[in-house]
Amino acid sequence: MSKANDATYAIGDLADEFGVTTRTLRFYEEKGFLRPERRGRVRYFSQADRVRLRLLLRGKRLGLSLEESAEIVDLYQTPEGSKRQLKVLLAKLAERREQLLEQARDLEATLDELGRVEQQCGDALARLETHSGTAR
Amino acid sequence: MSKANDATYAIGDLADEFGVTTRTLRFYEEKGFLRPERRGRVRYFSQADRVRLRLLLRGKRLGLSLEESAEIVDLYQTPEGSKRQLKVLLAKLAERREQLLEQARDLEATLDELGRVEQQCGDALARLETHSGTAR
DNA sequence: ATCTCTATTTACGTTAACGTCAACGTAAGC
DNA sequence: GCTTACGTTGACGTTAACGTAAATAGAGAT
Repeated sequence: MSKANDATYAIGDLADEFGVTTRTLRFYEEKGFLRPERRGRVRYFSQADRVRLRLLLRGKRLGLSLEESAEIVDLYQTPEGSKRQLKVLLAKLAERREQLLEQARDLEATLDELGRVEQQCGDALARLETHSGTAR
Repeated sequence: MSKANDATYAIGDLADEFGVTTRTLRFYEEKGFLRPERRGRVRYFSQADRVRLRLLLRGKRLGLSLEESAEIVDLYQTPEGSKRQLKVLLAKLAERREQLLEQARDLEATLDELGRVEQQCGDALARLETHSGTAR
């Protein structure tokens, strides 16, 4: 048996998997958002890097900047800190939650309006098809 | 009695109300996202402009680009078009809905993880406070 | 040995969404 | 008539998040 779960990923493979370019991954490393291992000059991405990347991209899809995404991801690594640290962390978490909840409200409102327009639109279409026969 | 509801807004007032700068509003006009009335060179924003702005900013909070936000807002103005137009519009609406629903899933996932971390964090804090007494 | 892939670094280019002057007009209040 | 407040049009500056091109290196296949 081999040494369990220490698979690494080449930069190209990871890029393909997540639908980003290699430039993106290098950029993320340059900015410190990812820290792939280096053998020589070549990068090797671990499972942890892969998870981090997934979370970063999820943050991006929510409209966060990379820095904000990274901050959230870092929150996940509770460093088992002191009492004060824990309280700071909890505060940050609450803040993030508030922000995300507001976003959820915005999202719901937008979906509502889309639904309304969709409804009107469907009605109008139905009227047209009823009145003027079944034009193809 | 006066002529009902034709109130307009000065650029500064509108900026203050929405927490943006006047530069932003001028930029939005320059890009065609807003079309305030002009008396001389001075801009006067109508209620419609105000609503549009609100929707644009909501789109931004969802992480959309201004162009995307504007596109969505434009969808709201169903132009009572032809059968073909209506179908195109319905398709676009469905597409937007899909995108927003994916975002909702991302949001939920993120909130879940935040919750989990919050939980752990709270537990850790509780343990600390139980074991080492009630340090201020 | 040469070709082909994938990788690397360096560095300049690009787009969106404004910020930040500068220089000026205008209406209100004193 | 002067100040103060708010408006205007350029026009250049800035930041984030990569794109793109050039020159180079190592590893495998033929």
